[in-house]
Amino acid sequence: MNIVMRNASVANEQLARAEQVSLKTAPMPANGAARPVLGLRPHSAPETRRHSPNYPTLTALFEAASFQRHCQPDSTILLHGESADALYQIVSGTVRCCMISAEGNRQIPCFSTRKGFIGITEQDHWHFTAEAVDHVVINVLPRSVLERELKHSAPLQEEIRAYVDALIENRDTQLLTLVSTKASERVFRFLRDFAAKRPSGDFIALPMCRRDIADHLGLSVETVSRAFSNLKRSGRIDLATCEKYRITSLTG
Amino acid sequence: MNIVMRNASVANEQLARAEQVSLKTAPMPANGAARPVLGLRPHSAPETRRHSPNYPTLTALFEAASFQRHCQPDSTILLHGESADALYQIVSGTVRCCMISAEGNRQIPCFSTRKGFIGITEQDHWHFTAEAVDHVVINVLPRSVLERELKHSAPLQEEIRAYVDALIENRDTQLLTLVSTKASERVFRFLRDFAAKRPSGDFIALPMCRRDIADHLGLSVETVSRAFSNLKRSGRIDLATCEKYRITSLTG
DNA sequence: CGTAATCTTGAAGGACATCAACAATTGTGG
DNA sequence: CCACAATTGTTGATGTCCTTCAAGATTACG
Repeated sequence: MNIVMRNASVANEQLARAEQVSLKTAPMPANGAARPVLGLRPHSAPETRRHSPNYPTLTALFEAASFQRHCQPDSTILLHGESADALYQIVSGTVRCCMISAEGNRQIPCFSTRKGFIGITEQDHWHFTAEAVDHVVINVLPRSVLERELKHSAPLQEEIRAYVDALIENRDTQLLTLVSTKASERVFRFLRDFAAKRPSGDFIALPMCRRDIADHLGLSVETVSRAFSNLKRSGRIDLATCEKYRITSLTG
Repeated sequence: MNIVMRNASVANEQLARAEQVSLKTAPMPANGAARPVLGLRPHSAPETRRHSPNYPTLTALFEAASFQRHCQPDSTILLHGESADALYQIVSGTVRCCMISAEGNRQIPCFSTRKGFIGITEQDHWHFTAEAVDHVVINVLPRSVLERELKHSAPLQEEIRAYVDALIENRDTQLLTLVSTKASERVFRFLRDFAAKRPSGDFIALPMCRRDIADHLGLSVETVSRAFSNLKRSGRIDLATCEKYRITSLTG
C-alpha cells in the first residue's frame, strides 16, 4: 500500500481523503462492531520493550493502514485548533511541534525525527502545531483506525500509554533543563542529545535553523549563535559549517 | 472501606501493605484472568466530559478499591527511582511534583490539589518525586488494581488517555509561559490560575511557600517576593498576609 | 520570650535580550 | 554563469531583567 501524495496542502481536504483511503483499505462494518485491521502480533515483554522502545504494534498498524505524504520545508502538518482526525509517523525528515503565545512568542516543546509519532492524543483538537523543518515524508493513519484497533489490542493500549508517558517525562526534563542551565550548556545538551540519535562518529547535519533551536531552548538567535561559537572555541564541539557539527567532549 | 493510616513514612513497606489491603478487598484469582472489581458505570459522552473532566470511572475505582493515607507537610509521597506500585488521588491538601537536576536544582512541573491524580503511568519506576506541601490526605490505589481494570474497561482506558493528554498540554503551556513571560507576569498567572480552581470571591490561602513557587516558575525566591510586591503595588492583587491573596484585576 | 525559619527589601553584578552592523549563504532573474 | 537581493548566521555594544549577596522584618515555634 502506501499511496504517495506530494506537497500536500494544509489540512482538511487532505485528511478527508486519508479517511477514505484507509476505509477502502480496511473496510469498517456499518454496525460499528469493527474487526481488527490485521492480526497484531504480541509485542515483546515489558522489560525488553523498556530498553528499546520501538512500539512494534503501533508501527505494524502504520505499516498496514497508513498512507504516505510528502511535506515541503516549513509546510504545516497539523494546525493548532483543527480537528485531530489523524496521527502520524515520520518516515524521514524532521518535524517541529510549536506553541504560540498570545503575544506571538513561539516555543518548540520538541523536535521529532524518523520513527517518531505525532498526534497521539485522546483530545479532539490539536493543542499545538506541527511543521516540517526540512523535506518530510510521513505516514498518515486515520484516527478512526487507531481507535478501532485500541478496543481489541491490549499491546497497542500499552504502547500508547508508554509513548505518552515518555512524552511527559521528556517535557519534565525539558522544563528542568530550561530553568537550571545556562545558554551554552543548554545548546550543548541539545546538540549532544540530537547526536545521540544518529549514527555516531561522523559529522551531523542540523536540519533546523538557529531560530528553531532558540525557540526550543528559550533563547534568542544571537545567544544561540554565541553559544555555538563558545562551544567551538572551548573545544566541546567541532563545527565544520554552521550546520555540520560533531561532539568532541562528552563532559557536562 | 478507606482504612486510615496516619503519618505514613516514606514508601516500600507502606506500599506493600497497600497491595495486601486491596487484594483482600477485591481478591484476584490465581489464574490472572481477573474480574472487574466493580460494575463500572459508563461515563458521560466525550463532549460532556471534555467540558468537565472529572474522570468518573477512575474516581469510582478509587472509591471502591483504595485506602486512605495521611501525609505530614514536606513528607515524601513517592520517590524518584522507586517502583511505581501505586497511584494516588488527592482528597485534601496540596502536593508538589519535583524534578532535581544533577547540580541540585529543583523544578516543580506541577502542583496537584483535591481530586487530582498522581502517578498515572505505564513506566515501572517514578521519574519524579511527589511531596506533601501541607497536610495531605490521599487515596492510594495499588497499581495492579488499575491494570486489571484497564483490561476490561474501555471508559477507563479513555479517561487515562484523556488525563495524560491533559498533563502533556499543561506541560507545554508551562514551557511556553516560562520562556515568554517576565517574572511578575508569571507569578500573576500562577496566582490567577490557582485562584480559578477555588471558590471565588474570598481571599485564597496559598499552601506553598515562596521557594516552591520560585522552583515552579523558574525564578529565585527574592524575585518571587518582589513580584508579589509589584502586583500588590500595581493593584493587580490584594495581599492580606504573605499567603492570603485575592485577584483584583483579570487583565494580562 | 527568644530562636529559627520565612519573607521582604536594597545594592551590586551577571547573563541574556535587544539593537545594529557585517558576513555568509541561498535564491532569482538576466 | 554571474550579479544582485533576500535570508540566515555571526559578532559587537548597550540595556534590562533577574540572580546573588546582604541585612532587616515578619512569622512560626519550642
